[in-house]
Amino acid sequence: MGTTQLESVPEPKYWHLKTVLSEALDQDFAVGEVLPNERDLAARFGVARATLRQALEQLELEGRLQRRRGVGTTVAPPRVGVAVGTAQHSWPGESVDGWEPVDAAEAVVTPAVLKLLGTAAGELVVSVRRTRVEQGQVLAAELLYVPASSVPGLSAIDTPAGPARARAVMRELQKLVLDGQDRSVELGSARADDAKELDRLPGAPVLLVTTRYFTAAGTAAVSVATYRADTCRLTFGDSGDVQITHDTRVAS
Amino acid sequence: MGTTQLESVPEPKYWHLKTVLSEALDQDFAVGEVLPNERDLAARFGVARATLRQALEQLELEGRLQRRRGVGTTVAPPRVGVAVGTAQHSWPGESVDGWEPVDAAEAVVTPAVLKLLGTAAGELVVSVRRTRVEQGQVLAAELLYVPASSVPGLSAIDTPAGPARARAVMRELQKLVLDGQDRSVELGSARADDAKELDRLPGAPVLLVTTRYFTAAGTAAVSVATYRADTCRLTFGDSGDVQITHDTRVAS
DNA sequence: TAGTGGTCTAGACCACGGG
DNA sequence: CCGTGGTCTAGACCACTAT
Repeated sequence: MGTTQLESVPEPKYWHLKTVLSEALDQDFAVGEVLPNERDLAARFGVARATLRQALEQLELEGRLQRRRGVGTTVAPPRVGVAVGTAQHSWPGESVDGWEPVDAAEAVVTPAVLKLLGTAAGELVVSVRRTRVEQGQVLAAELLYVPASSVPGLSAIDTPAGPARARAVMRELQKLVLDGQDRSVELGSARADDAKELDRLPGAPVLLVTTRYFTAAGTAAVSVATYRADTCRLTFGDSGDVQITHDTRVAS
Repeated sequence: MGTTQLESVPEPKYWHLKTVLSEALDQDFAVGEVLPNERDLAARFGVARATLRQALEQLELEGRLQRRRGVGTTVAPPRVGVAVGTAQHSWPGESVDGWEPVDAAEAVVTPAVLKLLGTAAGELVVSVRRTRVEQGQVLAAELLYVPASSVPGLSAIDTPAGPARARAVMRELQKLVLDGQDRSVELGSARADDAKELDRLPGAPVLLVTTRYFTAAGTAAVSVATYRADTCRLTFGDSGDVQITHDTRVAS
């Protein structure tokens, strides 16, 4: 009964390593500074490289580090607060909101998107690609699905492919009367095409923001936005500029 | 010029593996079904166990799989839609919203939380622990920080520790007039204590929802809720029951 | 070309859950 | 107890970036 709990719950090495590194980052490193390479770090801590990498992966997931093949590991700046639910009930792209149209084309629609749209399979759906750029960095890539049934003027658009066509589709969409919208956020991993636009490797963790736009006639459009989970903090509500250094929670 | 791009971009094995497994899950497995163990699967696909695990980790991140030590890997049900931004401008716990008070105690506050609260260091702050339970499963763990300066009756509470004390603090809080609120969502990894409540391993991916509650006097409380990223899809807005099978995006 | 992170292997042992 | 997933090792080679 008198035994104190010594090592009864042995902490995994990578977990302890993560804590140590985290404190080191707070104290001895500035934002943008490059860390020693993985082989050196592993040797310094007396662990295998794979174990060290497990710790680095966690720190990257938490937005503390940024790793780039061929370059190195650097200390990441605090996450950017990105307003997602700003003006209530507005079509996307109505004001200067950081989104840049890229292109528009006939969409290949998955059953899941079809269900969200509430349209029949085989019907024409146009997809608009947009990216959200801030301070020269791409934060998010979006695919906006617009069924021809909800926007009359859609099939008349003959603008050549590119940003101009995307803008033309957006203009048609904005002619409708927006009744409401619906949003959901979940964790995902970047598909190859999104990863490329976000300057990340495929499989990188992303935040998927799915928005449904409603008119009186039903669901007029669905948007699936892919945000870089490492660099973005999505903000909702009126005042959108919370400043968080790293993590509001206590360190382990 | 006439060369077709054959293998010019060799896909990583684990990525291809993930795709194959993903399709197999759709076609040959039912929700809740257990997969063969990792050693068998690795042998079947002719890869090392570590490589197979990399694929499984991705699928777990996307909410397709659930792995439990000592038990096995099972096919996960679709993510639960969890309403986060339902009734506008309401104190937490005012109606039956799935949150269960656990305990309340004097809080150890990080600088980051202090900054959010806008209070001085050293001041008394009470934290309330709550969990969000749905269908017998804990979806989220929350820490609600309430500075004594914003709630007068706080220091008079002498209820013994436990859910009762938590409820007492909540009642005091709800006496204030709520002016507005503020929310942000970001990716994090589960701390040891949260992980335990969520029935996950430390480091598991979670969605951190930070909410600030405002009164005329300023920030009256701050809540940090930790949602299981593998099982939850956070929904905002009025109608909160979107049904998504797995992923709205096209398969690679 | 040199140095970085990314992928992959073939082992080993540990912690946990259920019979 | 056995079988599961979780951790860890010590290598190897590849893909990318900068110089």
